[in-house]
Order: sequence, then structure tokens, then C-alpha cells
Amino acid sequence: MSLFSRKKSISVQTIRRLPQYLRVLYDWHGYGRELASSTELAEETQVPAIVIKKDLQAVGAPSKMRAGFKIRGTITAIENFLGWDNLNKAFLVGTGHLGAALLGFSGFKNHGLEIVAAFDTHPERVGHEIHGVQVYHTAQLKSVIEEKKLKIAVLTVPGAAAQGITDTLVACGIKAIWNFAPVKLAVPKGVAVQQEDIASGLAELCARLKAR
Amino acid sequence: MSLFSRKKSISVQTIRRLPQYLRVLYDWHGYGRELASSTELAEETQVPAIVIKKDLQAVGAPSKMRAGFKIRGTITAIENFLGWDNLNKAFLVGTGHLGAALLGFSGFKNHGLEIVAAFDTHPERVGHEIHGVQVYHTAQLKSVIEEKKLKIAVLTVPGAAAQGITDTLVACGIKAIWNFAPVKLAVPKGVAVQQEDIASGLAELCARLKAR
DNA sequence: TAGATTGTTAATCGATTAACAATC
DNA sequence: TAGATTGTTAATCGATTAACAATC
Repeated sequence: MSLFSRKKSISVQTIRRLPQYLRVLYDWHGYGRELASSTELAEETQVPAIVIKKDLQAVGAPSKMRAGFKIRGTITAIENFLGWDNLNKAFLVGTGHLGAALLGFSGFKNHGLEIVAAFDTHPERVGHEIHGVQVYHTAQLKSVIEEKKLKIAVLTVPGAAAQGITDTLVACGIKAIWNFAPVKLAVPKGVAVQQEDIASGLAELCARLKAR
Repeated sequence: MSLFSRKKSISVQTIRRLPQYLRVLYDWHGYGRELASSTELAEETQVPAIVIKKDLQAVGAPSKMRAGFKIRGTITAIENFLGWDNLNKAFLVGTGHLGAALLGFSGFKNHGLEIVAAFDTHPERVGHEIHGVQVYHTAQLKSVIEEKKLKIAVLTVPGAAAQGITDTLVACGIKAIWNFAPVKLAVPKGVAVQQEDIASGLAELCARLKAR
């Protein structure tokens, strides 16, 4: 056991499955259950049992031989792996339809994210609140980010504006950007960008529909 | 060339990348360009050139040796593969924040989707229009689906309601469901469900942020 | 004990990547 | 011709799947 015995990096696929497990585990934990076997989780999530076993082992979920994984401990292990055990302060740029929808989504608090500020350029939005979140003018980005010590940016601006805003964010020292604009952002190394492309899912659905 | 020389099935990963190529190609086509090499597309999309080459070959995009892929023909090939060359009539169930945001998103017309009806149970929404789309009561699902010959369902209802609505949709003969509720839907074989789980992307971002 | 499960290693599969020929 | 590109086949890599031992 050397200092270098770091767990070998966990695959993106595994990471993307974790929230799914988490939801079921929260549910069962709420009912007072203490153990969950990969077989049972497989039934609930439609993910193969052996995949679940491997995924949970990868994040170091505690288990009891022959009995299954310890629900409470597995929740902790996943939350810990994702950094969802304490809230990251985040802000949202672009309070259009999608932005407003995300501001109204209370579920993020279970997912390590707390959106505490929003930004826009439209005069009729600036200065108001949306779902309890104050909307500032984009010109105030730097000062508000510093003042509130914000770490994660949620980008819901039009595609044409995305790169410009991104450059500003990078200049402000932001290290994580969750981008909903259909544009590949150029960022310096060291800044994590998570691209959400709604068209990908639609393409998948259409291709499957067509293939039948 | 037998009847069975069907292109070997294209991977999900390839399918999910196609819309990205499409956006760049639309753009360049708008400028009157006729050819695009995989190298140039790689620069624009940050996808490796050889991946792009393979992807475009897979959908049968036309090319000129030494010169690149023919933009107009490649657009056609991708649209055709995805069935985006003519609009699928779709409807949306659940006109909450996210549902309203999707109704207001005009971009779907470029993606083979035309949302022509919406459903909800809230009395204050039923009977009104949202972004020009009529909202019906969920009780009218069957009749409206049949009357308007709707094919694709977009589900933006709360998780607790998703499976119940799905059962109704299946009974109405719907074959494709684009599900934004964080619930794995149980459907009979032959019904395509595309699951969008916003938490997956967030998990990916958080894991990457944590790993640094 | 029997049987269901985790733990662990090996086999399989398929996507990505590399290599190089063919082309204009 | 030289050089950039597509076309095509082979090599690599890593995720999934299978197999079976260990456990209680």
C-alpha cells in the first residue's frame, strides 16, 4: 500500500450512473432499509447487476459479504466521491426559459449544488428575483463572484453569447462551467467544462425510432 | 451487394456526435462553402479528426478524395440517418418550468421535431397557449393523439407521475418517449425511451472538479 | 448445510486509434 | 510531383461480461 495506490480512475460511464443509484438508495434509506444487493438495485434501475457491483466497488462502497451493500455507507461513499456531501456555491448566467427552469429546480440541493445568484443583461430581469434568486447585471459578474466566493457557473445563454461570457468567467477564476449552450467552449487547461447537448439525446431517440 | 448488406449498426456515441457536426456544417453551408475536411471539422468541434472521418463514413456521407466531405451531401446524409429530413409531430406532457422552456425552444424544427400540443392537469394552464402551443387536459391525451396523429412524446412531468402517464401513452400506441423525469420508465418492448438525466452531467462535472 | 451474495481475476467485445495505401 | 486527404485494415485500449472463489 504505497502512497501511489490511488484508486485507478473511475470511468465516465460509472460516474454518470452514480446519481441513479443514489436516488434509489435515498428512497430505500428513507424506508429504514439498511442493505441493498446489486441484484435488487439492478431490478430497480435496469442496469446489469454486475455493472452495479463493479461501480459501487469502484467508489469504495461498504458491503457485507453475502448480504449486499450497506445503504447508508454507500450513499456516503457516492456523495463523497462526487463532492456532494457539501454544497458548492454556484451561479447561473442567462435567465431565459431554461435558466429560469433550472433556478426553479429544487433538486440540486441533493446534488451538491446551490445556485445563489443569477445574471442577465435584460433590464426587465436585472434587479428582480427568480424563484428566490437575485438577478444581477452581467457587468457585476466579477464583483459578485468574488464577494460570494462562487465556484461553479451554469451557462444558459444563447449560443452566440456563450464564448464571450466564458472568457469573462475564466478571467474571474471560475474552474467549472456547466454549459447548456450548443457551443463547444474554448477554455484554458485546468477549467472543467461540462457540455450538455440536448440534441444528442434527441438524435439517439430518432435513430432508434428510425432503426425499427 | 445482397439485400443483407445493411450498414453494420452505428454506435450510440457516433449518433450523439452527429448533431454537433450538423451545426458546424449548417453554418459553413450558409457561407457557401462546399467541402469540409475531417481536419477542419476537428478543429471546430474538438473531436479527433479520425473519429469524424469514421463517423461520417458510417452515415454514408459523400466525399471527394483528397478534398474532404461534400457539405451539402453530408448534411443530407446525417439528416436522413436521423430522420430529421421531415418533421415528426410531437407533444409535450407537463408544462412546468422545464416543459415551458422546451416549448419555447425554436431549435427543434432543425432537429426533426415539431411540438404541436401540450398537456397538463392544472386548471390554470389547460385551455391556454404556451409559446403558441395549445395546452390540453391530460384526460384528452388519447383523442388529441389520434386526431393529430402524434408520434413522439416529450415527458416533463414530476417523477411521481411519469410512470402513470407512460402507461397511458403506451396504451395510446406511442412508440417514442423522450423522458426528462428522473425515473426509469417501464415500457413494453418496441417502445423507444430516451432518458435524459440532468444529474449525470452534473455528476461528471463535480467528479472532474474534485479530481483536480 | 445450502445458497445468495460479494470479491477478484480472466475473457470478450467494441470503440478508438494507428498505420498505410489510394487518390487527385 | 508533392502533399493533403479519404479509404481501409490492423492494433490498441478499456469497458463490459463471464467465471469462479470466498464468505457468512
